[in-house]
Amino acid sequence: MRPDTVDLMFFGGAEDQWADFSLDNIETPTLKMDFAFENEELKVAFDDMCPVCGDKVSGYHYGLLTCESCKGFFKRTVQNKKVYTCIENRNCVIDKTQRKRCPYCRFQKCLKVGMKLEAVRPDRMRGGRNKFGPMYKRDRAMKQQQRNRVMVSTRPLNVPGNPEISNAIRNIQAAAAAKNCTQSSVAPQPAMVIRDPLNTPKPTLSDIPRPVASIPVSYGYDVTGGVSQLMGSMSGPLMSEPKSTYSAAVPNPIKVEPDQTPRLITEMVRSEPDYKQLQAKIRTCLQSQMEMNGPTDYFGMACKLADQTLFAFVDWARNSMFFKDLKVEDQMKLLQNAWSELLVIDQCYRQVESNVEEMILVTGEVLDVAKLRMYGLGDIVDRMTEIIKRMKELKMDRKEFMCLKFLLLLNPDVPGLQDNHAIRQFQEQIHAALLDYTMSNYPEVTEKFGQLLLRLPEIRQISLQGEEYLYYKHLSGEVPYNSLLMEMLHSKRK
DNA sequence: TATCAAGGCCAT
DNA sequence: ATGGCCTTGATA
Repeated sequence: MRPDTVDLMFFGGAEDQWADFSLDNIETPTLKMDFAFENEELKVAFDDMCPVCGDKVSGYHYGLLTCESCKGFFKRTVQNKKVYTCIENRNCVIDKTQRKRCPYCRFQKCLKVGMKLEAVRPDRMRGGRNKFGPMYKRDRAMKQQQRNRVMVSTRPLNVPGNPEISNAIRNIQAAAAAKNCTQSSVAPQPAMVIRDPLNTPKPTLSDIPRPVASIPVSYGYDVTGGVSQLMGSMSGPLMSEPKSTYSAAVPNPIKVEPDQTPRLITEMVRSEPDYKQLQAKIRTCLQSQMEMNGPTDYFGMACKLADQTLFAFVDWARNSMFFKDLKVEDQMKLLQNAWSELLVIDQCYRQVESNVEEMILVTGEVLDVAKLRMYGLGDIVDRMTEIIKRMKELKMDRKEFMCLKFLLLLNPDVPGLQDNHAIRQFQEQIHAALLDYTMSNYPEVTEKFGQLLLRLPEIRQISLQGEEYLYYKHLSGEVPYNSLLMEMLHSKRK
């Protein structure tokens, strides 16, 4: 099969696809528009633009909102089984003025954004409705919700933090209350349900049925009430100690216990989620996502994996010492600041602990480094490898890893924090505990404490590079946009 | 019965 | 070949 022609397979199986079609098979389109979203209003404005060429949308056509011309183009192409060839490099820009120039790239983009071949009728029957009807209806409802949300989130200037994150946090609560990741019709796991089958650029986190009846549907930014109260009342079985234990008022929280581990560190380790359980949870989530969406490319899978890991992080942070006692606004700011750093250190430490050459994913699978290089991530991989090497040399252990993780999360230098004073004090406590721990347990490793702390700026740098990469990928439409990952990515760029 | 996504038509 | 407008007809 020549690579520069339209794959004829697309056409042959049309009838079969029609027959097999069910709502669950709809694949999420991964491309929206080749533009940056500066703010929420702009994003909503994009709803009126054709995801293929940017022209005015005329309605739902073949699975999503497109303009009249792309509708006609898609129909003609599929009906007449047209085969195009690109005379350039199969990466032509498709916009309103240039869409006629390369039908090959235009059709590829149609497919990429998620236009459905199955919606072109083999029998050319006119009128009536197809199975996409209910999906269109749902999509309309979601877009309406979204518009409402934008109204809410853009109205007051003093809205603390990012509304989406707080919704995410709330949803994680809902998920935790539902106990299981596997879908229950009553309280589905959020990350599984928020996927938008159409070209809505944002998840509608607020749409998810919540098991707790009293949660306000509106965005409770009088956080002193609803949300924070809820966050406090949620599960939190990991921490039984009273809050004051960790406050700066306590004279000596770094008391060394018999096993030479400062109490603070013991507490931090205790708040860690059960790894096996987490792994199983993420695997299940990814599996059911795969079943829902069909085959996804490597990069898309990686994004989904990162997304699930982020949900786990939020869950972890919410239940972990000190952090759980912070104001919700501060919690959101800290998470928005540290999410990518946490992903990086997590990935690094996994390899330190397993002590193998390959990079291991949360799911336990081996990461294909060659593929990552193909995706242009070679530099990041190399820098991470350097850090991993250094961590191994330093004999970094899990307790130290937890300290670093907390240090990344509880960063008092994040702008706009209300309680940065307390966070700084806690940070100093971790420093002291870590110094104490490394001195008593690893006297042979020279300068271990300082060396461990030196990894933090390196991790921050890599995470920034990763965010840049992700943003670039997002602009070229290759990142699934309905994700916590995207919410986090955008939260910093406002 | 109104709706609205299919297919069709035809000037460009 | 394109794309704006027209016709159709199952579904809510």
